[in-house]
This record gives sequence, structure tokens and C-alpha cells, in this order.
Amino acid sequence: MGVKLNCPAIANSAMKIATFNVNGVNGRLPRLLEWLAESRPDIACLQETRTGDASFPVDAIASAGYGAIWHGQPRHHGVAILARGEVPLQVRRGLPGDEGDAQARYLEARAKGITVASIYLPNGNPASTPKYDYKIKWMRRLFDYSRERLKLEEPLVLAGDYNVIPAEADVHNPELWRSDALFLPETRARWRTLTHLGLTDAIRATTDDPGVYTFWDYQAGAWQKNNGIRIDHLLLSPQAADRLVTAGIDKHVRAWERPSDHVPVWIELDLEQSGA
DNA sequence: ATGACATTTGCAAAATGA
Repeated sequence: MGVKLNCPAIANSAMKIATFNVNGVNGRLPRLLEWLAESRPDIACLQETRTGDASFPVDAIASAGYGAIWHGQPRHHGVAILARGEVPLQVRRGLPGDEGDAQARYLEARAKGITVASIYLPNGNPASTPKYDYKIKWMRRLFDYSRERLKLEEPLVLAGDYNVIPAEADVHNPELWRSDALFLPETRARWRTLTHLGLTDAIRATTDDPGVYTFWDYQAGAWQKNNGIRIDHLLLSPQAADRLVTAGIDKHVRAWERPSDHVPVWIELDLEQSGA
């Protein structure tokens, strides 16, 4: 890249990338459109679209100014990637490593000059069942695939609902979550293998504050009592992390009418910057 | 330990979630 004599303002070159578990893209469509209009991300990764490929609301999303690709599944799971003013170019649909895995949890695309993945990592509860084994295997597959992708040494953003509480600072009452699949020592150890690869947890790169949450249960007044957990994450390759300008959580969205139980998490990258 | 609450499909109630 050539030297620019007139250094552009960050606002001109910053790219906003968000992740949002919508908990039903059709049922939540009004909230999604309101949030897109307010937040105006360049790229948005969605999880838990919870509808089949034929019923993805592509027209409504296009009317909001976004192109989209999606990997749907009736009732459960489902991921999508939206880009403002363009249709993302699909790179991968489904996480490698298990040909028998039919659950729609991984989608990767190039858009606006960067590669992003929308990830819906398995919940894994109850932890004493095959559901947890599936979660751990999925995390191993994500580790193997991420290691390969990092060899490209390019900006890469792995965004989504990881269903992982990384540390005690990320949960309101750790004791209530000790035996939960989201917080078990093995779950957190698998998470650390990802960060040890060189992936950066964007929120933790910008704040050490405890009590920074992305999910509040619908039940037992969890939102009103701020009984939250931080489970929606953007993991950044070194080439993306070195261009990180800011990160944030749209917490106010949880107070909207008929909201998702998750809220959007986002970053801004300065891709004009040369990096480290 | 269960259920609390909300989603989906499909039109009742089961399956799933975190």
C-alpha cells in the first residue's frame, strides 16, 4: 500500500463488524431491521436464524440495504452473513472435520475486503450427555480449522455465539454456572487453545471491566437483575487485532420490545492502517 | 432436581435453548 500524503480520518476507513444471535430471524425481523438502521454495521454475522433456507427473509434485509448469504435449518441453529451494499462471497458453508455433522453452525465469507465467519458453537448442556461431547469435538474442529486459516496471515474475524463464558469476570454469579457446559473447566480450556493460537478476544482487548455481558436469560428476571453472561465473541487474527480501533456491546437492544436474549457485539477495524 | 420463558413448526405440543 502506498503512502498517503493526506492521512484519512479513521471514520473514513473504519469498518464495523458485528455479531448478533437473533433467536429467530423471522420472529425477530423488526428488531433486526431497527438495529441495522441504528448501528449500520458494514458486516453483520447472525446466529440462531432458526428457519430453513427457503424462508430466510432475504427481501426485507435487501430493502434495508444489505446483501446476505445464509446457512439455514428449520427450527434450530442457522447462521447468516450480511454486508451493507453487497452480497458476501461465500468461502465455506459448514465447519470441516465431521462429514456427518448436519447442524447449520458455520458460514464463512469475504465481504468488503475482509474474511469473516459466523459461528454458532454448540451449547453442550446437559454436560453429562453426548451433547457435551459434540460441543467439545466441535471446539476441536474449530481449533484445527482456525490454525489452518491463520497460516494465511490475513485479517480474519471469527464472530458469533460461542456458548463459552471465558472467565469468572464474564458471569454475574460464577457459582451458579460451575457445572454448566458454558463454564466447565474443559470448555474454558478449549477456548484458551483458540486464544493461544494467536486469536484475540476483541472485547477483552478493549476493557478489563467485569460485568460486561451479551446474554440475559428470559427467565427469573435475569435482565432486570443484570444476571448476565458474556458468550458472544469476536476472535481476531493478529492482522485484524492490530487494526482494532474499538469494540462495543449494544446492551440497550435487550430492553427493546420482544428482544432476543442476546445483544449485538461489534468492533471497528481500521483496514487502512498498516498494522504492527 | 425442576421450572421459570421464548423460539420454531404447524395449528398441539414437542424440541430446543443457556
